[in-house]
Amino acid sequence: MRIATWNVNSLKARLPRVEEWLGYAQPDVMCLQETKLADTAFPSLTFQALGYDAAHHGEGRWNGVAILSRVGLDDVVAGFTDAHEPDTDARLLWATCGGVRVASVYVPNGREVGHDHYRYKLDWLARLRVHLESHCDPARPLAVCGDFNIAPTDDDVWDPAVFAQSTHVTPPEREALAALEDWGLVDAFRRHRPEPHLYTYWDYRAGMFHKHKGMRIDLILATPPVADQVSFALIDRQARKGSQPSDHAPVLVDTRP
DNA sequence: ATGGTCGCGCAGCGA
Repeated sequence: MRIATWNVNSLKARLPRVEEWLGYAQPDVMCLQETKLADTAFPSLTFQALGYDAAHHGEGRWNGVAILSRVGLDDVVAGFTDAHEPDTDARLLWATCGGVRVASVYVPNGREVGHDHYRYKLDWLARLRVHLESHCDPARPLAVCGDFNIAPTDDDVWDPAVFAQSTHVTPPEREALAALEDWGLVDAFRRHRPEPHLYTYWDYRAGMFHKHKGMRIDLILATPPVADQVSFALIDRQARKGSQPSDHAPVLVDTRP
C-alpha cells in the first residue's frame, strides 16, 4: 500500500497539480493539509472520478485537512473526541483505509516562541498524544500523516544555526514529537532514508528551493505494523517544481502487503 | 534568511 501526505497550500489553487500527482504517483491513501476550503467547496466528484473516496474537514479560509483513499474509507472522525472544547481550527481528520487507521494532521505553526499560538501548538500535540492513548493501539496499523511544523532533528533543517531559538526546532516542540514516538509511532520515512538534508518544505521567498534551503516537517508517523513493512520512501521534489507549486512536496511510503 | 513569495480576498495577515 502506498500512503502519501502533502500540504497543498490551498486545494483550490492546487487542484490541477494534485490531480496530476495522483495520476502519476498512484497513492492508495493520500492525506492533504491546508486545503483552505469549506466542506461544501471540497471537490469530492473530481476525486471520485479518479477512483478515490474522500473525506474533508475544513472551515474555509484557513487550515483544512482531507483523506483520499482507493482502498476504502470508513469510520471518519473529524477533530479530537475528548471532553475538552472542540478545536477552534480544522486540523485533524481520521479514517480507516485498507485496514490502516489514518490521520491527516496539520499541526499549528506556532508563529513565534512565547506566542499564544506557540502554546496552542504544544497543547495541540499533547492533546494528540492523549487521543492516541485513549483511542489507538500501537500494536495495530496506524499512520499519522501530515505537516507537523517540527523538524525532528538538526539534520532536518538546512542550517540549524539559522533556526536557533525559532519555532519548528525548539526542544519543547521536539519533545512533544518525541512523546508521540514514545507512545509507539515511528518516523517511517526517516527509518528508510537516514541521510541528512532531505526536505519537504521550502519557503517561496528568496529562491530557497533552488538553494536547497528547506526543512523536513512533513512526516509519516506509523506504528510498527506499518513502519516495519516499509519497502520504499520518497519525497517527490518534482512536485515542488514547475507551475504554481505548493511550498511543500509530497512524502510517500510503500508498505509490503 | 528575516528583503525576496504565495494564498486569501481586497488590506494586510499568516505561513
